[in-house]
Amino acid sequence: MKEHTNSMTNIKDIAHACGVAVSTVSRVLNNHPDVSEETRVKVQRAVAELHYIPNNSARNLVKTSSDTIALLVKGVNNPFFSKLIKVIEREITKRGYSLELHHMDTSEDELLVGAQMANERKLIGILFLGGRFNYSPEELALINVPSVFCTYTNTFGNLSASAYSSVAIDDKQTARFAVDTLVSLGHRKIAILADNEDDKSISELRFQGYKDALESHGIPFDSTLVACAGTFSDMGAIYRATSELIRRNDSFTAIFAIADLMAIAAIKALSDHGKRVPEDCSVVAIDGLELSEYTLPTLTTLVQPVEEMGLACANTIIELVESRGENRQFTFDPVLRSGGSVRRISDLSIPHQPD
Amino acid sequence: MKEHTNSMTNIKDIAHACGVAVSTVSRVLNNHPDVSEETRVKVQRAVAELHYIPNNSARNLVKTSSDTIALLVKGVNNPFFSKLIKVIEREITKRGYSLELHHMDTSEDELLVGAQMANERKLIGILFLGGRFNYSPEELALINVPSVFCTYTNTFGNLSASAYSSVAIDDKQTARFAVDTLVSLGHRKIAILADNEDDKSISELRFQGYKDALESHGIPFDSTLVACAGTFSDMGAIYRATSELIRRNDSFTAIFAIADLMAIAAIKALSDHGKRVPEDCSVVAIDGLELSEYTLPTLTTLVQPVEEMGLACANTIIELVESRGENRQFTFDPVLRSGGSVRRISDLSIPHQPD
DNA sequence: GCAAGCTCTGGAAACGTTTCCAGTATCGTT
DNA sequence: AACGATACTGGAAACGTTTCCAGAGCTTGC
Repeated sequence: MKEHTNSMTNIKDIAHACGVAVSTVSRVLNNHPDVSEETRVKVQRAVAELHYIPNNSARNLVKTSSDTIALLVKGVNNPFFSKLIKVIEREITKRGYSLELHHMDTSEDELLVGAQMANERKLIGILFLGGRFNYSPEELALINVPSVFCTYTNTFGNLSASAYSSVAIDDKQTARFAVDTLVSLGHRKIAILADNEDDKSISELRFQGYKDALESHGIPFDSTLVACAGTFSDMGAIYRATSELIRRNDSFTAIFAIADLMAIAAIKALSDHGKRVPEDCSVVAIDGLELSEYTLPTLTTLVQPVEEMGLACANTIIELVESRGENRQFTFDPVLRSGGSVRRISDLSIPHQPD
Repeated sequence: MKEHTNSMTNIKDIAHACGVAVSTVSRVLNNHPDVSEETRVKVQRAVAELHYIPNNSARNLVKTSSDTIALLVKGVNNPFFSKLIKVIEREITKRGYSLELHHMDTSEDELLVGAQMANERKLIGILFLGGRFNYSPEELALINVPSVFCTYTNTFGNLSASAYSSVAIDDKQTARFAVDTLVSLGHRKIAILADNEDDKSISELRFQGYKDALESHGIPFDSTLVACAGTFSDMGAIYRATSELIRRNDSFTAIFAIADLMAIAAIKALSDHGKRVPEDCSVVAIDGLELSEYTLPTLTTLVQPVEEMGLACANTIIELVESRGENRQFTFDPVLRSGGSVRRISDLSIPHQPD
């Protein structure tokens, strides 16, 4: 609004002020070795005095690249993602890069959006957050900058490990563990609350883990105990899916919700149908939001190590961008946080005493 | 990773392919009028066939500006902000600009960070989200690009309305309304759960509204009923602040929490101290998160029109950036959403003691 | 004493655009 | 027939960097 017209000091001004060539100033700015100590301090002083700030556009133009890493977030409105984004953003910025954030609808193809952005040459790397995971080599080839897939499974179909980078928990194993926990408390009629049964996403893997767990305990899979909300984030839809499940078959004594937010909406639905948690129904989830420690009841949930995952994302993309290191897959193990939403089945037989 | 070396098609290639000058191609790309229909289609076809994508760095260099608007978010981990960010981001992107997101600690000075970014000339505008609001004209002058302050109060001390743009609810009035609601239900011993009593932020305004409401109803202000958590987002700290309040003075029959997340943590603390909501204590908050419709009990809260607010933010900054329109202050009115967290005082099991 | 090798420096090209300026052709008007 | 206006086009400068290349001045080794 003020000195907007007045052009800023540039590298030429510095050169002129010091009586050296622009190339020398450039060398000082980029910490090139071939410059005498004397000129170095002289230039540095001038830079400070004249409040010189490099023009990134010019720099990017000649270097034919920018310093911007994009974070493409797909269709999830989840506090877990918010936290993860924050961690990633902090780290990326700290390391001297810029982060550009883009949210996408589920309808958009994240790879196409990424390819488009990469082609505009405004990007040096892409972090994908959320979405599917069954990319073909051809699709992956669309992206001509380094990329990392975050909170995706680390099993990309039959792609070789050198073909992509990922940061994730072992979704299937984690789901198994959640169900195991319920079984070990005596539950056998366990419903699942998922996003979508067959959408090649996190949801499918967790669903698979649920089925595996049941099988390993000799519990027959019952499709009437499956509730699909078709979303991770729309609590209304999750609530309705749970209500429907209850109407359809309320014989279950426990629900495995594939996300904390789902569990919260489910508990509300149960409550509205006269089922108390954990007295009438246990609930276990995956995520480990801070929020879930403060709901009534508190959630028993598998905590994703969001801080470590964010760091892994940031470090990996930066390594790839700087052409150090190869593609890598990180797998993290969530840890169980016990809350008030589960109870041993034997306690269920004891009728609830009203206080 | 693949055609990375192979240089991309540029404007010169297009010019050569069409047998025209680069300036002509540029004119076509920028929709300048002075170009014949014949050449226009010829160039456009070549652009499509050769998959030409403009180099933004070069463009920004000559135009001495970028297409990037920054969103500086300060120290809040709130689903309300997440939603707002998403709305803003969608709109900014839709209008052809890029959004660069930065989270800051409460310790950082948002204006200094903004000024630094603006000076790097990577920015054409800044949206500030969260933080204080008592900026001096001198501080505001540090920012030499258009800016909008979001979810801040729209009363910037004694700055004239032409000096800044803002998008906010009327915090004081909203707090008043929340407290009025409780009073109208018969409550007189009303505690407040705030961020900080005197930090020149939203918190202070809502605190002021609380005091005003009490006064207008002839209820004496009781400082022992004030709980300050020192944060909007750290639920642990909010929980502890509430616990402390209960230990200090548990005579209150209602709590006004200045944010939904605070109310949720408070309800947990109340519950852990044997106080049921709403039977023993009513709770009302400000925010209107979707989440709050699914907690137990559901929250009675004043819903901020997040969609409209996000649009106002995006529209205003774009108008300012495009040098259309003057600084403006938007004030939105939250609407009450009734939940299960409040109850008329006569319903309370503990009889009300007249003072 | 001279070639060869360092260390440091300056000049200039290059990056891919936009935009100013000048120029040509066509056309209508006088 | 001359002229200006109009419609379009091309050439070239400019934006602010980085980097390549060449060269100047020293030192070193023979």
